[in-house]
Amino acid sequence: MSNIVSVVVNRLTRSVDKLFDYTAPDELYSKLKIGSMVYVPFGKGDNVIEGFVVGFPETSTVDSLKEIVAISSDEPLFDEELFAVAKFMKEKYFSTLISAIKTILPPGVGVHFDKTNEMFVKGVELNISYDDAYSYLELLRDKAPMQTRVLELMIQNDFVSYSDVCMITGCSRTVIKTLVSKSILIESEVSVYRNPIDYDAIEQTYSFEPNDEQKTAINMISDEENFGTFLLYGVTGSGKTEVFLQCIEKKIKDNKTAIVLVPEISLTPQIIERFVSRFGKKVAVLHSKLSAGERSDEYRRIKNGEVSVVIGVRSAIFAPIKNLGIIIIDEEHENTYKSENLPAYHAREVAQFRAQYNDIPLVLSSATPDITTFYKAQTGEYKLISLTKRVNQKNLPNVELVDMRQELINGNRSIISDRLREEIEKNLKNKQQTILFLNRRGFSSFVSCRSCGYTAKCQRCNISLTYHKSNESLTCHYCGYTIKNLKICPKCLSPYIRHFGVGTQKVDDDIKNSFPGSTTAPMGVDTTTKKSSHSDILNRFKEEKTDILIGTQMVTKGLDFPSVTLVGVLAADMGLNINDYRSGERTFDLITQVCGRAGRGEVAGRALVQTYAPENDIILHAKEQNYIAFYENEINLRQILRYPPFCDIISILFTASTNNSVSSYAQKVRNYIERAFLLNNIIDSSDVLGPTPSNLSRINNKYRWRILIKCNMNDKIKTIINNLIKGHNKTKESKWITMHIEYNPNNIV
DNA sequence: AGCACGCCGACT
DNA sequence: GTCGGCGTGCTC
Repeated sequence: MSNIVSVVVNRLTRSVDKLFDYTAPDELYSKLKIGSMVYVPFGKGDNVIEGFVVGFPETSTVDSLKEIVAISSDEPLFDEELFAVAKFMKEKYFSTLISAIKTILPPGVGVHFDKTNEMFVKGVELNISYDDAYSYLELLRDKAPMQTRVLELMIQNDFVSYSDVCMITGCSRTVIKTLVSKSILIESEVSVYRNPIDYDAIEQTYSFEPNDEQKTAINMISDEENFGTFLLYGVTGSGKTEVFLQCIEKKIKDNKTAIVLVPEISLTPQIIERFVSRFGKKVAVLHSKLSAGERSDEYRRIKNGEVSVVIGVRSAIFAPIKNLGIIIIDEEHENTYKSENLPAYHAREVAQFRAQYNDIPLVLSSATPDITTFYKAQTGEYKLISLTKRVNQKNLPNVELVDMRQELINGNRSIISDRLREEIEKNLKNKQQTILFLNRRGFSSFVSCRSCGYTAKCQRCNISLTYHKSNESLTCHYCGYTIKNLKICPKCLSPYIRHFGVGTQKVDDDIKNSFPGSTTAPMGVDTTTKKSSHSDILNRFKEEKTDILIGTQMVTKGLDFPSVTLVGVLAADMGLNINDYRSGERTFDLITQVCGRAGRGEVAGRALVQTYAPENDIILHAKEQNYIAFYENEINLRQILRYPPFCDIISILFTASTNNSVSSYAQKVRNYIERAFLLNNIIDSSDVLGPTPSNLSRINNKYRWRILIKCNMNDKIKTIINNLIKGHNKTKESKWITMHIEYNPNNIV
């Protein structure tokens, strides 16, 4: 046998997630490389579909091989390194090989022409008039009961997705296909998601001469004998960017290249400016706002070797750059580095793989590192480099805590404390601007006592219980523990125990009532549905046409308005009560970030942090901006409660249109996992929790149930999970119940 | 995703 | 016997 080629076909179903062997005529064979896109006959009808060459085996287990029809272009779309990255992601994140390959490919190239900001769901619509539909109904009745049911459904709905049709009527795809082939129905797709937020803000940096600390950092990172992962831990303004620049400069001198990841391009325009001003045309920028043409230009420059530094967001980690010498991840704790789509990769983990593959340093950088990252730096797995000196002499804003329990005692039941009201008034008088930050995520549905600050928590998981209106109960979303809703605080017996729910609009009303002359800009989900209105609001605020900006998460990062001298954090501890083991980490970051918005101009800034738990360690450490103290506290909790970095978490999410079927199916899966763990002797070192309704138990009328596994990931567990996926795809239920598996998810949702 | 194979019940 | 309806399983 000769000229055998292994091909991954471009079909997203799990059932073709394997390699297919083909032959190639000599002339074509000589052109093929790993990463070549080819066209191959596939299936009974020999339909020609796309595929990617991934290997050249000597022999094949299949005797009658079909022949490759054509090659798409002589240039392969990925090299062996990026193919290794794809295989790594398939393994680690339980995706198919083809979707891992599509992830490493630049969008807009080859097969990958999905519109980046939109997701589509496939389904069917009626293709005939209602009168015709009713006459078909008579025609099909008794003869074809399934088709009748589908048609009845379609008469009542404009659009129904494939899985929903199967779910509701209990038919298989064939029935729908038959109706489509009779032209009674027509296939269509609807957009279900639009990427909502654009940031339009600038954070300033200042140039300076490298100090001793920076020099040490540069030398350590550049030491050839010293590759591995570094954590560059430095306070804001300690000059981390200059360290990056000089490390890269050294690499470029050695003819090496660099990848720099930033959390979101629009938040960090001046970083890009600094890179461009230092390295000129050798810099390529990759982010989602590029047009298809711009992006393909950048990729061509990278592939041609015209570029020494690629700077970009998460997906820039797949830049096809040769001779990599260093990878840098700025603000490494940011959650934008974790992909939402399959494979749900974390750019840090992929970067680590590429760094190891090339034997080069990976530099993680942050003022508030991810707890797991800092832990690894403490244990020596990463090398810790600290930058302690602030290069610019700006002082951090003065942070003051306001005890909201005291406000209640004083008879103030509104969301804004008297102290904050006072300061707002002062600012209005002095014509200075104010930002009010509403921790919206925290204002959901947990239960807390307004007298003593008690919050209902699950005893086993130390996670807040979530209030469920439907059955007046409180539930832990990790283990399913449920109690009846509390009417009286079990700690202080006060009746002022209640759940919360406040939006930016309500705060806005309150401010307008209290300060009739003031101009406010509420920035909520409702007010910023149109893309433009968001940056409109920010622009008006920047031009000082509004006094007070009221917003949620979107006002925390990057905004740099010199006239803002006051930041008010409404209910800082609310984020603590989200039932996610990382809520402490998030709250700390958030308060640190939002307080940093004040006093960026000449006048010193101040921040008022309202809280029901002023004695809470996280709040106190955030007030002092003391990351180390916060870390020490948090890592202890993680160890006691066994959360990352002391274990891995696998989340298995089930989604379907009816509640009953999902929960019982999830229970079956749980039983399967437990049995498999038992057989493999891993039941003792693991914890299988659930199934429970997920935090967002119903989205788009889909019910969501979840199983969480705490374990130490190993090959045995990987095999069990992969078998579970295979098994699931063989079940009837898989047609309407989707099973989504995520390794160390960002949010437990 | 597409296609064919095979089973089943209804009708000739 | 035959045909349409429907589920299932395979694709080098």
